[in-house]
Amino acid sequence: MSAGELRGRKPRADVQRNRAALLETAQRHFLQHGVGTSLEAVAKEAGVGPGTLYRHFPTREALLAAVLQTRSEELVARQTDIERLDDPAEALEQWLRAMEEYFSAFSGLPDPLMAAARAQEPDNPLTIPCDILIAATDQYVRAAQLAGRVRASVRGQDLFLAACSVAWIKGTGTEEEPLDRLRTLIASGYREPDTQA
Amino acid sequence: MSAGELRGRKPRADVQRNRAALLETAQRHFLQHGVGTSLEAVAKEAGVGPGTLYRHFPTREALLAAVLQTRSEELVARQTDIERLDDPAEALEQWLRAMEEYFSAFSGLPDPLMAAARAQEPDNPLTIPCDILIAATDQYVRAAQLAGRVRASVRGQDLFLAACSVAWIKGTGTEEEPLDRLRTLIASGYREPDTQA
DNA sequence: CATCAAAACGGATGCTGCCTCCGTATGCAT
DNA sequence: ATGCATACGGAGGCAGCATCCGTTTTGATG
Repeated sequence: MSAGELRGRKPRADVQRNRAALLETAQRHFLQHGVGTSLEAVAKEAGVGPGTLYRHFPTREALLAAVLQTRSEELVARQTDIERLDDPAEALEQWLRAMEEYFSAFSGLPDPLMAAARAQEPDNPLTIPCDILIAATDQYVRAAQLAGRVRASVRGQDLFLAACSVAWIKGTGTEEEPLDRLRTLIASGYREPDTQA
Repeated sequence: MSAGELRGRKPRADVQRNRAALLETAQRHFLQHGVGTSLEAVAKEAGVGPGTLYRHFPTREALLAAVLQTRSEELVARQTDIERLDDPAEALEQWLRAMEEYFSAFSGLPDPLMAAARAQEPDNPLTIPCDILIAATDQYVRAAQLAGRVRASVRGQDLFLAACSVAWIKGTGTEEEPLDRLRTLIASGYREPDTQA
């Protein structure tokens, strides 16, 4: 029993190979056909049987969460950029935009996301990222409120919902123009009106 | 050839009977299981074969539109009430609430609704009601704008989208409290800030 | 009332996708 | 080289969609 073997034997090579192939293929299919894409098709194109897919990812949500992992890391990276901003209102705005893009990664993504955000099933692999995002949003909201830039009644959860909604609408194929008016409307809704001199 | 027969013979009795049974059953299933409910199950419970269901309603959307017909009439009824109000801002608010309830009739309804609102497929039976609703919303918006109660940048379509979003979120099972904060946020977004004396 | 043709019925059918189970193949350890 | 744990993968059962066509129902007609 050498150093690295404390937890059983070394992981098999094919496991890692298949997992990688599945993730790569799944991402492509989610992009092209939305989160409802056929998992059988993913398995076939990844060159594995359905059984292998389901052993690696027992549910569609598990596969989705794994594919989303990469994107999550991009979000975290953006966060460090955003936190450097002086203006907390601007930071909040950019954060909301980043979340919206994250939610729009695949068409139909907002639905399982909302399901995970609501439910207290801790076995849903999407629940954790959702909770993290809500908490992060709340941070940005509070900072902007301290600076008097956001209405006191607003919660992080509210803007999480709003970002999710916009992403949902985007996913239904609405054009950019009305979408942008909706974003503006929401911004007017959470911002503290200018108490200008 | 007597008076009423200009357009072929009298409609068969079983046709009307089956149609009514299908609509009644479909409404119940949409209520209980959302718009994605099994059409086979609907047919079986209505006591007809699948073929009959698909002859009456060639697509899920057609069945949905037919079931929604009843609710649409309730909406129209509400409209005459709303139009009696003196305050155009209050009228808009009530109209938005009415639309939201309409959209929340069945879980999952907002999706096909948005699909119909976007597409210019005139064969989608949901397109017409959507266009009517957007136009009606625009009327209320304009009236409120003339009274200086709603920002000039707002369009009827924007609030249609907003109402749809709220209905969508409601359908995902979110509790009333955050939902209500979101409604408030949206209202702050479209209302003209008080230019109070 | 008997007959007829049009109209409608309904279920058998083929298809796709989900998910599981288990005999077989693979690869790591010795 | 051998053995055994581990992973593979496809067959198979199930559910839902949508269609097609032989059979039945229904209203019209004399």
